[in-house]
Amino acid sequence: MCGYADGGVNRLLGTGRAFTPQPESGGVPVSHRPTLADVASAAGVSVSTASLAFSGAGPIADATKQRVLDAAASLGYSGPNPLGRQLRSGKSGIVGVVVGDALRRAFREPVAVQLLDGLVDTITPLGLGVLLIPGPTSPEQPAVDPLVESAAMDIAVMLWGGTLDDPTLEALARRGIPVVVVEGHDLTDVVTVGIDDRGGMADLAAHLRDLGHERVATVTLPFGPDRRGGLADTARLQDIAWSIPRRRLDGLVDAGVQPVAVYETPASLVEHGAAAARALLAGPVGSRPTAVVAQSDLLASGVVLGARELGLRVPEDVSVAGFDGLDLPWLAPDVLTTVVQPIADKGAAVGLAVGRILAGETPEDEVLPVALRTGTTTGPAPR
Amino acid sequence: MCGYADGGVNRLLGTGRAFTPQPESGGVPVSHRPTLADVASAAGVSVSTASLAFSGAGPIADATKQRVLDAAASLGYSGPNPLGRQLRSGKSGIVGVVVGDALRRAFREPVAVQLLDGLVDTITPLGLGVLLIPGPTSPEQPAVDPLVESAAMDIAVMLWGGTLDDPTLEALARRGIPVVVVEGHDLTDVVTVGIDDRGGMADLAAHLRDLGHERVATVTLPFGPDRRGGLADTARLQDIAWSIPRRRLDGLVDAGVQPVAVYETPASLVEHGAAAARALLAGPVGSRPTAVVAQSDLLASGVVLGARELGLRVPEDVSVAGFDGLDLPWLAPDVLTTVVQPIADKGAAVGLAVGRILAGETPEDEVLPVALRTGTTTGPAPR
DNA sequence: GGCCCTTATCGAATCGATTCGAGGCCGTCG
DNA sequence: CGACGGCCTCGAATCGATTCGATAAGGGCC
Repeated sequence: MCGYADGGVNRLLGTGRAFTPQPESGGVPVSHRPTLADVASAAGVSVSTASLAFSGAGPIADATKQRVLDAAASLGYSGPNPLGRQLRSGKSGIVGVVVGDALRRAFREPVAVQLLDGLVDTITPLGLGVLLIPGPTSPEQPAVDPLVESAAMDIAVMLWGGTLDDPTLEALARRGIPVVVVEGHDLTDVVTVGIDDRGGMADLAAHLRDLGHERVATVTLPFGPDRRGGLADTARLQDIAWSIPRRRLDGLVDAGVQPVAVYETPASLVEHGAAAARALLAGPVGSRPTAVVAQSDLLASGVVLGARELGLRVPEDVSVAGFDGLDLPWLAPDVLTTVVQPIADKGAAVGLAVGRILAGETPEDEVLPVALRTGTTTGPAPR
Repeated sequence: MCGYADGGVNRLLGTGRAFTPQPESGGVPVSHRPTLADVASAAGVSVSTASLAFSGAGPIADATKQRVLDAAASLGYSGPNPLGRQLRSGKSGIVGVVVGDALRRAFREPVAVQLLDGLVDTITPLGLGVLLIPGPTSPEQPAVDPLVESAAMDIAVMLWGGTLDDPTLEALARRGIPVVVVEGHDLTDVVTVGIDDRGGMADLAAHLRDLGHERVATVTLPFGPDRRGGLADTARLQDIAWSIPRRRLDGLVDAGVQPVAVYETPASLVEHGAAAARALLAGPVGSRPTAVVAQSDLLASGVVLGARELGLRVPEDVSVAGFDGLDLPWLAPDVLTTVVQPIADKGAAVGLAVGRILAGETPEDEVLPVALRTGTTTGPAPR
């Protein structure tokens, strides 16, 4: 209930310093790391004037400023201590970025990495830095990372959605930390940045329909934190917790494509795509799907590899399409048919929203457009 | 020279708060975010007692503690402000992790990601968090990120080496921030964690030699920040700035393998490996190398793909080996011959070193062992 | 009953910087 | 010559918590 019992944060922090302040009678350089006060007294000015020399926030004579800077140099003072500055300003300059998984998995997803890159590029000029906050490492234990409870941050960004009852989201709300959610859905008190998943997927489905495909299977992203893998029956389709697989499925249906099979994967990885291909494409030619739509490019490339393994030609025997628009060098010379999303722009949009929230504005939710890219992995339905 | 002119950090931070503190004559709940003092007065105890209720660092009666916690709950106080705590303790609980490149590139490297993951796993229980600090984005401009100059951090970790004159390393030294360098070399005042590149590569070279290979080419990681791509002549071999390509080259020679060609890549990516294969393996069978050793698995898998593109069979026509020991699902069913390094252990070792330094100890440099894994991509030299 | 020790609480100092309003000095203008 | 204004500099308050030493209350033991 309270969550205040020392959750480890104090292991290294709370022990204080064993440092004993020596009386220091003379003007001799002190033994601890110099502070602004030391610099000021060495330069023969007041602390406030010394502060001005560094911050530039106020009138100061050039000669005085130089004297302070010289004193700082001779004392080995390397600028104002960020901790003091932060307490005073009430801002830490830190953007907490919550990734939805352990890093090693979350960052195998190029989309997440590129998004993060775009975000960093945008907020660096604002003087902000990114604190990485891993999501729940084990699927069973939805505990929030201790950093969510007690790290200093001015705002948080959640990569990959999150539902309204997400414990991380709740903890952040309790702390009064504003949040930007990437690909969220139905969230209140939170700014959302996303793409037009549904429309993009509908375009892709229409493309396949126009090519004459009538038996289309689909390979989805995880439905929720339980991350199952395998064919999903009707019941399972009811409990899709995360919004991206939901919206991308809906897009298919929007274009009149009712998938003959839905294969759920535990993660967006090549190997799971290959497993899906083995499960979906093993049947005889008459009943086998003529096209497979994957909800990510990594899954799609796994499907391509799996299909080849089964001796099927792409796209002559089976068409394969993905979603994201990544570069997939190991598929060369093939080019995946996919829906290209503007990942770097999305990161920038998130960064922009972060900046505006911190500036006191309340930006609108944003939905970025996507574009169908037809490659060489889709073709007319066989016969 | 000074670097103190506001480098952007103040864009959002230094503006202070436009908040005007209302006089507040009664005991009415105040309008700003409640502080420990508010909680204390609401609970009818002193601030110090209230502090004890949260930190547990001292004797406190259960009833009192409960009263404080209740008051906190009714005021919406969600725990001590980390900024105040940090200033007092002098610790930020932040580990700055300097990646050697823009994130989107650095994190295409699975080794970096897994290492980071291992590091995070290790330091999370210590109450520490990772602040991401991108390296120089453009190769021309070796400016250090503003975060290096002025972000709060207790210690920094540099992924991927860095030389003694690295401006980032200099800036951190000036600030008095301790540093752990991954795969560094010849560095003073810094703890280094690395692997036995040279020995591992020597083992691999011996393996190829034993298979009868006499014409061995090698594909290397970037030599330095200029990141050229192409065949390296003798002159170019002199200015290898970064230590990993250097040591891995040396390892080959240690085992008596003098490479017939050295192809330098601008980054450890599949596509550069493929390009290397096209450059190295295009010649006639008599002069063509019979084996290619890449300095990373991503490069090696590019070489395999490039070789196949040229119509060469692996390993019948050409043997290919890598370094790192990654899972490469898209190479299946082939298994790359490679040198396996304990990446997660390396991350844990870095985390451990971080913890010990913060605890006041001075850990030794560490060199982790590697192991040769022979797969299906190397075989006897053709005839 | 007095003394001592333990336990609980409090007051005040401290961490390192920023910022606001006050005041000093000097030059200029009337 | 006096008043006014501009430019610098300074002192003091403040941000929000932790912690040390002092104090008081309560209980056990002789």
